Amino acid sequence: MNLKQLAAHLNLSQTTVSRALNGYPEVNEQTRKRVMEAAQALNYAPNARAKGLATGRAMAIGHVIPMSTQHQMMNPVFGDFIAGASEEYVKAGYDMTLSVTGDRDEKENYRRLKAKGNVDGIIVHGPSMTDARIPFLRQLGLPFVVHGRATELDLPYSWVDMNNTHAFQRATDFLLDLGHRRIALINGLEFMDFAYRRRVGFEQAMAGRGAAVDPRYMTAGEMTESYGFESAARMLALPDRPTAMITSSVIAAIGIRRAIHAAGLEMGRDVSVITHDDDLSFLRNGPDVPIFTATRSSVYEAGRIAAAMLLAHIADPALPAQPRLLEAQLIIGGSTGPVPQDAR
Amino acid sequence: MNLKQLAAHLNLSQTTVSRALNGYPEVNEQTRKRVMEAAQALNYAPNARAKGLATGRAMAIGHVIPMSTQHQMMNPVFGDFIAGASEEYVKAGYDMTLSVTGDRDEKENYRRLKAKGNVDGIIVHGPSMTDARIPFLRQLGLPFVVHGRATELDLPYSWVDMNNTHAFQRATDFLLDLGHRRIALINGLEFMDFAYRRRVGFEQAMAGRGAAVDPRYMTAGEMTESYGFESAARMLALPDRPTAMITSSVIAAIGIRRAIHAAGLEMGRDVSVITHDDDLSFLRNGPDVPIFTATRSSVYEAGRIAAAMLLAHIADPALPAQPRLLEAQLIIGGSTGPVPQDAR
DNA sequence: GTCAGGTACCGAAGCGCTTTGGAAATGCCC
DNA sequence: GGGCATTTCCAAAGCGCTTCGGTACCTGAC
Repeated sequence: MNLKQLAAHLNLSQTTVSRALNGYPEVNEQTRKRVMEAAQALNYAPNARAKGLATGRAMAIGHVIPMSTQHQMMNPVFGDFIAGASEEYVKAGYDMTLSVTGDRDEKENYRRLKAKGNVDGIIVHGPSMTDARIPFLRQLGLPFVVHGRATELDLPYSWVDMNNTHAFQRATDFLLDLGHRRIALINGLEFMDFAYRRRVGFEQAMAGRGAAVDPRYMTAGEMTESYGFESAARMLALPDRPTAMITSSVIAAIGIRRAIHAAGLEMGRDVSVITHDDDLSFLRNGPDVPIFTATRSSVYEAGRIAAAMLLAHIADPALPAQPRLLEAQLIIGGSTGPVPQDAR
Repeated sequence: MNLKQLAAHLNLSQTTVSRALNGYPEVNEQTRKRVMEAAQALNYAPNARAKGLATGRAMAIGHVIPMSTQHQMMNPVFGDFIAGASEEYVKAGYDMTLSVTGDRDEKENYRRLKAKGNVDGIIVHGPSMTDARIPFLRQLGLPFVVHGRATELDLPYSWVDMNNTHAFQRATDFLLDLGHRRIALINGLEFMDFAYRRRVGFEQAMAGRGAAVDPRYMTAGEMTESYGFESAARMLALPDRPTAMITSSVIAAIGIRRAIHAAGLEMGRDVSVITHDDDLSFLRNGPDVPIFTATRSSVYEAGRIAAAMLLAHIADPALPAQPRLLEAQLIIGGSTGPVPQDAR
């Protein structure tokens, strides 16, 4: 069923049917109603490709998700971000296309995406500190919004990011207030912007109180359960083991908890743990009383916001680049407590 | 840069350029080379919409992922499945489009997807036992492959599924061999086909040894950490607590482990745990020695296989429906052991 | 010299839609 | 009844590509 057939069926021209369906004013309300009903009955939906060709707009947003080639790891945060974004796309009648890509040919990928013309804009995931994609996309002239930012880049572009520095500064301050001094940072890969900023927040807080930052208490790696476990286990084996740990994801925190138990210690009493919590739907940090004390910021919400921002940019290309900083909450759970007596 | 411009630039007709780029034989090798080089240099890529319109093929696959409306939960398995599928799509030059949808309007969604014509086929996720989408899609005539199956449906259709029944039967048998009799099943939602089949496997194994299935030891719910924790905590508080537990996901298993520790018990000694392990990239079950004894089947691999199957069906619509059953490995980790003396 | 068969190219139609630039019909005023 | 908006509809061009049905030229066989 296509427009031509529908028009023939209604004894109208394609023009009129098209206008009726697209809400143009110059068509009789009665005719419009008739058209709408027929379309519904014959379940006609305009061919997206033809429509796109005629209008020049694809009515689709591309998400390019980098797969870390080293570990072939898919960021678990991605699903919830997509779900949030999707909510906005559905409202606006946009589709979503995905390309999973290695870090290698990503630029070529963007160029092709634009040339092929099947997206009107894209969301950039997982920016590094000096992300080359951002200047490239600017020059390409394809609207985009970054989830995160690239610290070293001094260009105007739109992004949605959490205040990583501030969040980790607060978390560290909270631990310092509890008397902790030997605080570990079990961080994500630090060429990733979010991880870098978190380290900065951590260090600033430590420096602010004159607490020493011990390199033995700091690691950076891909945020898996076993990474959390191994990092924590190694540190707990030190003669002057840390009394508190801050980490970048609940999954790593779970590994840390395991290491603490394996060392015969108790989380929250012997060792305090704070994690960042992306509020993932399948990994809620406890239903009412949080398991982990955490800096929390919903990545679902970030997805929603990024999508809405991108759609706004597409609707009005003259809109200036727009930054959007989300503050994380610091929520207190059972994984933190005052520094143990014997470690004071 | 479009075909017309490229052709003009080369002093050739659009026809010849098109044929050169698409590998048709009736074009001089030298000309083809010249065309290819110019296309590369001017980074020309054919407009996908126009191409689709002309060929009638969208060169894209749709993934419709249901968001459980109750809990707004995104299945964590999804990311890795997509990554696997994507590998095949990239090889074949296909794109991937995503629609996140509530369970409500899903049928309408599929119809629209077909009418809009921007996919050549779709992958169906998360089938229930009597999934209405399957007969609907058959009738719609849009090629599709199901990840999982619908037990109650007696129709030919293509699917990729793991042998859930057998896997859980083996897992249960393994526990029975270790002397366990009070075995709990902390399962997924049992209208979902995979969860139903796992229960069947569990029950068959129990019945095969004359072991009683105690309803107090069985739950079904969405596989979150806290669900695992609460279910296990409740069961461990029983006077005759189970000595072993089987669960459907590593995430729930982590909650179970937490409950075991919270009860002052030790996993693998006081309580054995077996989980199903989808081999998710961000949740590896221990790098070398697995943490959990598990039935393992890579969902990444399932994604790859499902995608390849769908592409084959699109290439040759006459191909008969094809089922594909993947066997899970039973891998032994540290979470299981013989039934404790006092519980014999 | 002619003609079949190849090779290398091209013109134009058509995919299903939107949209421009009208045209016909209607209503209203004088 | 003529003039003039206004309303309601339409024909046809065009979006960028593929592909059908050629044409022009060359080669070699008879």
